[in-house]
Amino acid sequence: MNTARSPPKTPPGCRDNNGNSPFPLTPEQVKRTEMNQLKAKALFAERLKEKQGKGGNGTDSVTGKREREDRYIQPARKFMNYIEYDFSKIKDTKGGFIVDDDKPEGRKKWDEKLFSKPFIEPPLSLDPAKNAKCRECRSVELDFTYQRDFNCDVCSKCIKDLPEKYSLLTKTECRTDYLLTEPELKDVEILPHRLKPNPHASNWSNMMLYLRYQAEEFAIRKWGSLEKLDEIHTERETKKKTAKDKRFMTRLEGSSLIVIDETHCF
Amino acid sequence: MNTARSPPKTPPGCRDNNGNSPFPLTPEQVKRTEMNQLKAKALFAERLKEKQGKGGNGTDSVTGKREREDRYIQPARKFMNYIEYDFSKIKDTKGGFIVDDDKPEGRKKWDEKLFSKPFIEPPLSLDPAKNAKCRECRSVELDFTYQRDFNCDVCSKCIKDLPEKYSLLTKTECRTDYLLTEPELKDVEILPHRLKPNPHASNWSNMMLYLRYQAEEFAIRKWGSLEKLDEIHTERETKKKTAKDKRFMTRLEGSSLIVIDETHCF
DNA sequence: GCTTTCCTCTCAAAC
DNA sequence: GCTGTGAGGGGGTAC
Ligand SMILES: [Zn+2]
Ligand SMILES: [Zn+2]
Repeated sequence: MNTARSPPKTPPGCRDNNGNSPFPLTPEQVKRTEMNQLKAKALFAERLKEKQGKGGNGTDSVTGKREREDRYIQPARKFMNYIEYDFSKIKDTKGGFIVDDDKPEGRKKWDEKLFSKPFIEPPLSLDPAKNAKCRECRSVELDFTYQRDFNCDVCSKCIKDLPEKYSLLTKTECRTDYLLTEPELKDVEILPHRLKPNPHASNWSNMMLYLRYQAEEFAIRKWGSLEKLDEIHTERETKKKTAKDKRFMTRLEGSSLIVIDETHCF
Repeated sequence: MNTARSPPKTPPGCRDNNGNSPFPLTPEQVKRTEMNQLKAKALFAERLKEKQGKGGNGTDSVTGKREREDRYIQPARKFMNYIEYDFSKIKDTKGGFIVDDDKPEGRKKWDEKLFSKPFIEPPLSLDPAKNAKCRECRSVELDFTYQRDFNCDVCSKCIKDLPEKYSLLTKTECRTDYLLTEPELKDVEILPHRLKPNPHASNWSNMMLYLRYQAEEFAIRKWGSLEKLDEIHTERETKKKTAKDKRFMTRLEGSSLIVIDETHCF
């Protein structure tokens, strides 16, 4: 329906952005990011040379693929205890301690204990100057969960009205759509995230939700711009498709091979 | 000098070996191993079809590459505290706890404390039937460190005389020579290992040493036989070399690319 | 003949 | 449009 991908608000390739940007890049991240850009640039130049400019509308399909329905916009207050558990766990990992073990019954018990804790509303200060305001409309009625989970001061109305900035993405969406990697998504100092129970089954691994404008802003800094990101994206898609085709063709033309199906081949 | 790789003592593909074999395969390891064999078999069949049998002496080069000098044969008694530290750490990790944090000064302090502990010889029982004997020569004068670190009852003389079985390999050697993977080498129940200070610098990551016959026995069970392992090994080497050549050639023939050197290419 | 981590891709299983 | 882990490879770093 509505295209979730907006034109980039920040100029591409900006290094020193100010205002509400919650993630300054550490030197290691800057280095890795530049390395990624370098490799991507070289790869793209090679592919461009090969194709001689015959794939023109690749970005359209990519942007079309990257459309997101905004079903995660509603503030998930009932999952607040999940989030508290998540943050404490992350803090422990950073300090070098992993206190909770892998036993699922132990984890479930702890979650239930957290669920039983009463929910406390954050106190609203009487001095209006001390209260944070919505970064879009300057309203004072902020979404408390966004403020706590994503360090983002925004009101519920703006979250609904601007899904291209304030909708949430899953971890796999961040990986596939913005080409972010596991360590980048794991580092809560780069991109904070909220945990929700896995929609397939509640006892499966928790779903991780990231704020769209934060992921997009980091992707822009990582890849240069959304256009370059789209180029890399289409490159990988075509590369993946040709590799898959070639794999199947070589498997078929090998007459000495006993092909039971695509995965059982001697 | 001496070829460290001996002809396989155990028949290839054996599933239920007895005696001194310290590692029964868990169901997950059996499954992963069979999957590896399946994939390797399919890959090998494809390559064999491509080549039509013109690479005949590949195994010679591989066995030549896998020659090891036996400079780690001497029992490293002075590093015993490293080993104790290693085993306690592994035990904690298995239980879900990681007690030592990432701070280097903390680790160094602990090592020094362990170094100051007095070395206690294991008591020799007066009843000769109760003492374990060397699995080669039935001697009673076992190498205590091999018994403790590798669960292997062998005497110092046999360690020196049979380097093709009792020499030690580093972790990277196990990976490159026997094609073992990270989780397999990390699992102390599959392959126990001894820690030694990194020969490049003592404050670097500890060197991990594995007992050769144990690594070889597991590799045989994983890949079927040493001959099949060699086939897979040569396959990967040639594949790696052709990929590298192709990469460099395509990079050279792209005239629009600015090639500074092999790694800087726009 | 040092180790770790990272990257990309794939797939299983349900962290 | 779910996540984790593993394989395989490569490079930089100094757990
Ligand atoms: Zn607002
Ligand atoms: Zn002996």
